[in-house]
Order: sequence, then C-alpha cells, then structure tokens
Amino acid sequence: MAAMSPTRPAMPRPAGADRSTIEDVAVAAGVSVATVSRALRGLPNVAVSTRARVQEAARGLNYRPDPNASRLAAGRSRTVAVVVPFINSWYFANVVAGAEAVCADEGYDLLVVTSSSSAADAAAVTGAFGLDRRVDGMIFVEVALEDAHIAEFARLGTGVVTIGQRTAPFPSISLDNVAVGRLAVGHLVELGHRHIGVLAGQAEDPVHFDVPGDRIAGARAALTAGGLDLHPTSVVAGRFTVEGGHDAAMVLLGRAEERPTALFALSDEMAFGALLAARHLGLDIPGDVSLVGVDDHEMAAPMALTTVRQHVVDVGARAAAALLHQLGAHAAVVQHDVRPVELVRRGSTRRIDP
Amino acid sequence: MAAMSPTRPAMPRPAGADRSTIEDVAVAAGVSVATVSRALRGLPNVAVSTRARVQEAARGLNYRPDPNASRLAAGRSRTVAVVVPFINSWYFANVVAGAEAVCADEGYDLLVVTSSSSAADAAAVTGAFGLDRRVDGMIFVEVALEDAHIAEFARLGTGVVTIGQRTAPFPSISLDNVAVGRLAVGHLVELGHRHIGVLAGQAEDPVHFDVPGDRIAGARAALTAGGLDLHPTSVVAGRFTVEGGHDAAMVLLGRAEERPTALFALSDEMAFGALLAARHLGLDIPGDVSLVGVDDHEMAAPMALTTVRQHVVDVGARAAAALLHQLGAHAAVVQHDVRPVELVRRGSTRRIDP
DNA sequence: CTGAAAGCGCTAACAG
DNA sequence: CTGTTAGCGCTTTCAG
Repeated sequence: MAAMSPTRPAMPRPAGADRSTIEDVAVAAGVSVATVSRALRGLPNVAVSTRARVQEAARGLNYRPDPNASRLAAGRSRTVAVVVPFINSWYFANVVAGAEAVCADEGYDLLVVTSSSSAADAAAVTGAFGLDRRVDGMIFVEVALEDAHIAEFARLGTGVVTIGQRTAPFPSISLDNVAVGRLAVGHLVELGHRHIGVLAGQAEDPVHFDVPGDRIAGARAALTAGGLDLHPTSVVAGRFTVEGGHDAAMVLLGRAEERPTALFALSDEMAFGALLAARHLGLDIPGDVSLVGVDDHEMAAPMALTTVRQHVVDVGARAAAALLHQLGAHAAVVQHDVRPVELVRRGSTRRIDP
Repeated sequence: MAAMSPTRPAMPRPAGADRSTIEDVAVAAGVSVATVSRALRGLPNVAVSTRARVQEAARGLNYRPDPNASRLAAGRSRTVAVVVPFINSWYFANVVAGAEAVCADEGYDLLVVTSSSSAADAAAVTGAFGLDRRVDGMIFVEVALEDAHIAEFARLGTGVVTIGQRTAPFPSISLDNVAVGRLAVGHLVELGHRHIGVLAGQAEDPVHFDVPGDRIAGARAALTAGGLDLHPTSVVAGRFTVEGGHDAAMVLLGRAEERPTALFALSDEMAFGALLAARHLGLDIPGDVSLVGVDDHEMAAPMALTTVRQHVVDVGARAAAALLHQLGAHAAVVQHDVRPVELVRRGSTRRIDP
C-alpha cells in the first residue's frame, strides 16, 4: 500500500518568492478553500462572521490571490488591451489615459499594444493579434480590422469596442467628423471667407480612415451651404504633424494668386505648423489669414487658436466603459456612440471685411 | 476497481470558446504533451523530426498555448508593467512607446499603470502596487518608491528598473540633469548673457524629484564658472506645462528692471509658453531675449527653439531592455545608465552684444 | 530523446 | 451556509 508521498514541488519558484496561498488562509481561518474563495470575492452565501474571520486571516498573512491561477480556473483574465497605431502622439496618449483610468477603477489591467508591433502578418500567424486568452476584450483605436479578425473575435467571444472606426458588429465611440468640418468651415464662411484651404491628412494614410474624409466632407458641405465650393488644389496633405502642417501651409499660403484667406487644419498640431508657416511668410494670423484647428490640444488656448474641441480622454474612457459593460455579460447592446464636438472661438479667426 | 470516470467540465467556458489544447496537439502529432511543450518552446532534447511533426500539428489545429496556464505552471508571466504618474504627457507617452517596442520584440506584454490609479494607500493595502504575480517586473518612471516597496520587491523577486530616479538596489536609466543645466546655461553665458531667468518645476511637485533640482544646480554651476550667480528671484515655477511656462515667463519678463536677457526653461513645453509670453509682451526672441529649453520636443525644431536634446524613446527602450535582461536571470548587474544629452543650437538664442 | 505523473493556486459544481 | 472534489492547461522532474 503506497502512502500518498508528499511530492517536492514540480518546479522552482522564481528567486525569493514566499507567498501565502489560499490554502494557508483556509487553515488560518479554520475553513475550506472554497469558503475563502467565496468570502474574499464578496460572493453571497457566506456568514458575516465567517467572512470577517477569513478577511482577517488573509490580511494577517498578507495574502493576495494569484491572478494566473484564478484566470486559468475562471477562464477570465480581467485584462483588456488597447490597440493603437502608436502611443507617443497627443491623440493616442490621451485615449489611452482615459481608458486606463476606467480600467483601473474597475480593477482591470490594461495592456498597451501598438498595431505596428503586432503587424498584420503576425496577427495572421498567431491569431487575432495574438492576444487570445490573454485579454477578455480589446479596444481598437483607429486600427483596421479585417473580416478574419472579426470572425475570430466572434468565435472566441472576445469583447471588442472600436474608436473612430465603426466596425459592423462591435460597439464604437466616434466623433461626428462631418460636423467637425462643418463647424470649422461654417465658422469661416460666416466670417466672410470665400477661399478656404484645408490642411488634410494623407490619402494613403492607413491609420486615419474616414476621419479626414469626413472632416473634408463636412467642410465641403459648409462651403456648399454658403454657395461656395472646395477647389481640389486647396486641399494639401499635412500628415497630422506640426511639420506636415507647416509644409502644407507654406504651399497654400505661398501661392502668388488665389491665396486662401483662411485655413482649416484637420488637427491642432497641423494648425500650429500653419501658424509658424504664416509667420515665416510674414503673414499675420488672423490679420491676413484666419485659421481653425481640431482637437483643443492643450497648446491651443495659449496659442489663441480657434478650434473644434473634442474630448479625447473621454472617448477613451467611454470605450473602456462600454467594453467592461459588455464583458460584464450585460451583453447585447451594440451601440455607436457619436460624441459631440464644439467650436471654440479664439484669436486665430477674424471677419474678412473690416 | 473504479474506472476513471470522465468528468464533465467543472465550469462553463465563456461564450463561444473552442480552442485546442496542448493535448489535442499531442494526439494529433502522436506524442506526449510533455514533448509538445518542449518542441513548441524550442527546448533542446527534441528530435528534429519530432519537432517538425509537432509544429505542423500545432499549426493545423491553430493551437496557441494558454498564457494563464503556462504562467501558473511556470511561475512567470512574461508581462511587465510600466508605472507612470500619468500617461498623456509628451514625456511619459514617449517613454512608454520606447518600452513597448522592446517588450513587443521580446514577446512580453506591457501593462500600463498610472501611479495615481494605484495610490500609495492602495499599494499599502494590496501589496506593492498590487501587481505581484501579475508581472515579472516593473519599470518606474519618475515614481517614488518607498522603502517598504523596495523590501517587498526584493522579497518577491520582482524585477525593477527605474527611470529618472535612482533607487538604491535597482538598475536605473537617467539623464545627467546637472549636465543639462550646465549645457543650457553655459551656452547662454557664452553668448554674453549675465542675467538669466529659470522656468522651473514646482518645489512641491512629488513627481519630478531631483530633475528640477539637478538642472538648476547645473545652471548655477555654469553661472558660477562665468563669475555670475543665480538670483533666487530669477527662478520661477512653471509646472512643466505650456501654460505654466507662459505664466512664469510673464513674471520674469514683465519686470520693469532687472529683466533677464535670457531664459532657461526646464522643458520645451515651458519654453513654448515663454515664447508666447514674449510675444504678448512685445519682446522679440532672440532679439530681446534668448531662450533655451530641454527635450527636443517635435515642436522645438519648427519653433526654432534652441534646446538640450534627450532621447526619451530611447530611455524607455533601454529601461525595458535592462529589465528583460534582468528577468532573463542574467541577474546581478545593477547598473545606472546615465544617458548623454546634447545642446541643439537653433534660432532662439543669440549673442547679447551686437 | 520521450513519456508518465504530479502539481501550479484557484474556481465552481455538487452535496450536504 | 460550508466542505469536497474535480479540474483549468501547462511545465517540469524523474525514469526510462
């Protein structure tokens, strides 16, 4: 008869680890591990006194559950990923900040993944972004999802929320980018401007999908409403960067004739570039040229830039909230939340006539 | 004799999951799970032919190991956390970007944690930042570590690297901030400036420890070397923001007498604020006032700002590399890597005399 | 070079 | 309300 021989641990714990387990707590509290589990997770069906005893034992032992063990057992990781094209830009950093705050509040971990680091081919090889079972859900920020991804997420039951881009079966948070363009250019038209230049993104930019297109469509709509139209040559790519905006503005403002009297930059950073370009050309803003941006970047106010404000941190926060809601098995409600934008008039725009 | 009865799964898998396990692969390849594990992880002692067969089976089943299971079994999570005061600022976003790139390359997941979300008291309650066993290591960016944390990390064997702040037993990546101040102000002194104002952080700011102090010390050293000294009233807090820099510059440049002929801003963002302040006051830069910043923010070049360049993305990358190296059990080498900085002369500084 | 077996620490039926 | 028990899917000795 072979007695159950106490086996030595199958493998070495990493240096210096010496944590207490749920079993230690159970022994200390004089209950079973199941009860400890229930008590500590706040489940019902635990006597008040028992719960108190368990909690005290846990505290005394400085016990913290091993997340990997509970993830394995429960099949949920309480972790979500936010996938961004890159993280060191004003917009994406702010989205992540909003998402992080909400996740932290709800006790979820937040993984940051750049879509460049999990390139499309890698995703194909390793499954949808290789994050399967690592996260309960994902937030995609201006990242293209292929149909194969969508199918796989559905199959795996991964929660998904998108920002900016609306992808059929998933909830999304976005701006009314048409309204953005309409507000900005409507304002300029109202001020009497008739020749308006646009600092756009790049046609080939895979990152910002409909964003530039929609903003430009809105601009065109505002122009049309005023009986004007948008010359194709008045739209110049600015890559959404300060430098790109500078270069684009140099092109538009440097024209000997047909020089626009106003500029609509699709982002504040491009508008900053335009501000510099104007200075280089000896043009005064708003004296010679009016300028509107988009975002309400923290530098917009000190620079006196008129802009269309969006609340980027809030967008990130709402996306996270929607995702966690969805993960909470509240399920079902696929909503497309279109956030409002507003025109903030500052010193960079002026009536053309006086 | 009781036959092993095939038990029904203990719990429901989350909706729609249908993944293959290591066992499926083992069956498909006609080997044991142990062999699959070894083969797939590239361990030695696996016949070439066997490994090939296993890999093919895995591919065929679209198998991906469950990270939670392997983490639990192996005691390592291949996840690291980067702890920042907040993530939506130029500096921190860039640090995170650098760290993310390296982690992604090495197959590590990166958790972003803001120190505000895991406030000090929470940390006390829940253990060192509550990340125990969730991550193999952590990167602290300008975050204060208390002795209790340090002790706990040591005890738990958590890898730690700090950025900015050097904390006794851990490797760190930092700048020579004294050199930063010396370079910036040395440049100004060389140009003949004798009354130099400093746009600083805040004394009470818990976030940036020695950074402002060191930069100011460097500034003072450069002044001293030139036979000058730093008037206490010439140092004004600017909170490391554009607005703060603007306000501080208004104070310094608005003085009727003793107006500085040059300004040293401890960050480019404050320098941008100063640029605006000068304009508001009708002062020309560099005509009336010279200005030096720190960072080489992407807006510095278009703004023609002379600055002391640091490579923030690189700092993040090096911190991650150091951490992963440490986790690779290469252990031991606690190094303090002080990154170089360099003066970038642009248009915002000029010799005082001509 | 490969297989068998014992867990990692926790959760979730199920039966009291 | 609480204990028992069977795994979650993988890694790692140990014995061939």
